[in-house]
Amino acid sequence: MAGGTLPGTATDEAGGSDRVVFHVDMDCFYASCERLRRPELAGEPVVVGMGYEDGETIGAVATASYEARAFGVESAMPIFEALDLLPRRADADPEDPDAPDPEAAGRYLPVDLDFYKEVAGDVKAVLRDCADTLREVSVDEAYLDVTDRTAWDAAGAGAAADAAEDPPPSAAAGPAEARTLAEGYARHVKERIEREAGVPASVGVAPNMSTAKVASDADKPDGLVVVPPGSVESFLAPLSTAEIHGIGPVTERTLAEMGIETAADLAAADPDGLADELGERGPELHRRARGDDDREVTPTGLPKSLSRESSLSPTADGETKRETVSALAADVARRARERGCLYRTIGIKAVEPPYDVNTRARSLSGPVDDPDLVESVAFDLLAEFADDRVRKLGVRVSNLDFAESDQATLGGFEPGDGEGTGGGRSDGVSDRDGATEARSAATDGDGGKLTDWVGGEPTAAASVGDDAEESEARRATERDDGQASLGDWE
DNA sequence: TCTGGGGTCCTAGGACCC
DNA sequence: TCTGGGGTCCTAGGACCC
Repeated sequence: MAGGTLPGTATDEAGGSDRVVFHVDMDCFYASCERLRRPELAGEPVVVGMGYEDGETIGAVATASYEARAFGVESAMPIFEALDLLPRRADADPEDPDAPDPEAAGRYLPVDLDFYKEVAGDVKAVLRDCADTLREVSVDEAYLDVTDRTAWDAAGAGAAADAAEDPPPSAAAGPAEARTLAEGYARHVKERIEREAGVPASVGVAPNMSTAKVASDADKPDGLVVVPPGSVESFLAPLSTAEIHGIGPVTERTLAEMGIETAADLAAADPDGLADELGERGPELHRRARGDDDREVTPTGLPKSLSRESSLSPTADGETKRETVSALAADVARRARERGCLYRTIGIKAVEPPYDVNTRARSLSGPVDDPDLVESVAFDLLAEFADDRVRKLGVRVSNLDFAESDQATLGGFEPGDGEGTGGGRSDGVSDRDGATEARSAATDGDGGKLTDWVGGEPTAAASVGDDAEESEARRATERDDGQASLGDWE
């Protein structure tokens, strides 16, 4: 696939090899949001803490502004540690000789996710408007395929193909020699975000996702880095392996032991040797290091799991643990219901000091929406850790099933073919007869029977199975009113 | 002073089926 | 009499991401 590209021409896009992909990454997003509503924070070191309350020392750094980073404060750092590096501004009392210098003190704020989501909504509106395809990765990050909106042609009069065309107005702003149309468009997007959402972003522009991702990171904050198709390898080559998306501390160490320190090293390494050390991921990372990534930008899909967890001061107390799990279970079940999804697997997480993560899960015979069942299964699974001290507990539901919403057509597939393969899955836009389909899916419950038979046999699951059956009846009725669900798909 | 909380994907091993 | 082989589902844990 990669072979046929003719250098210098702009007409080879048919195979998709010269796509234009943007990666948009908001700069210290939470801190930027706080500045948006509190302009006096501009230029100040700002630390937004998770699990942090005003005046406390617990929690961790969710986001630090660049001014705070200059003091060494980093993301995920415990608040008490950040406070060592950068005292709290509120503690900087000019009357107190022992108080920190106000000039070297920061503002510490608790996370306010609801507000950040509002701002993210404004950002998202711009992105949606600017992209052919938009993939939101998180509240502050997204990929855009903009191939049909712009091009790699030189801006201005460069490309012969443009002879009959007027230069696009957006490119007219500055000296346009080595500039591409893509760069001009990226600048436009960036400026629109700043203007319409009020927060700064960094943008990476490249012919594929993994390179765009690295590019957006290369000149933060307020960056705009453009990597045209011919420059991908040379752009990546000098970077350390850790800068490649998908390489974390463990893989970085493994690679270092193989003598691989840079993307160039990785690009030159033997894919088979990498596969031996890293499994399937080896060759994949090798491709990324060479800028070879043909993943398409696909819209964000439905979630695969929903979970909630919270930390405790380490305790073995049964009542505390059950109360915590009960609250987490209720919250997870509520969110699942809000999103109109059923779940077939319920699990817990129990973290024992110092940091031993245990997970347990149980699958039901069929998908349910049943908060009581989430709690009782979670309690059941928790029993194994009855005597253990835990420092964190979590509850998760997975094996999610959104079929009862507009995707009811999926229920029309033969029971048991389980795959629900991509083909016709156009996110519900298509099915006019959703209600009918859903009802038949629910009532001709043969699908349920088949799964029952597979999963529901073991006698150990008897009580669960009973509950599950009840719930299935319940769910059959809920399906009819469950149509609201797609609404929160923003 | 415990590294917060929400996710995704991959792998290995076991159970079970044909 | 040899373990034989393929396939799926489930669970648990690990690595990684923001």
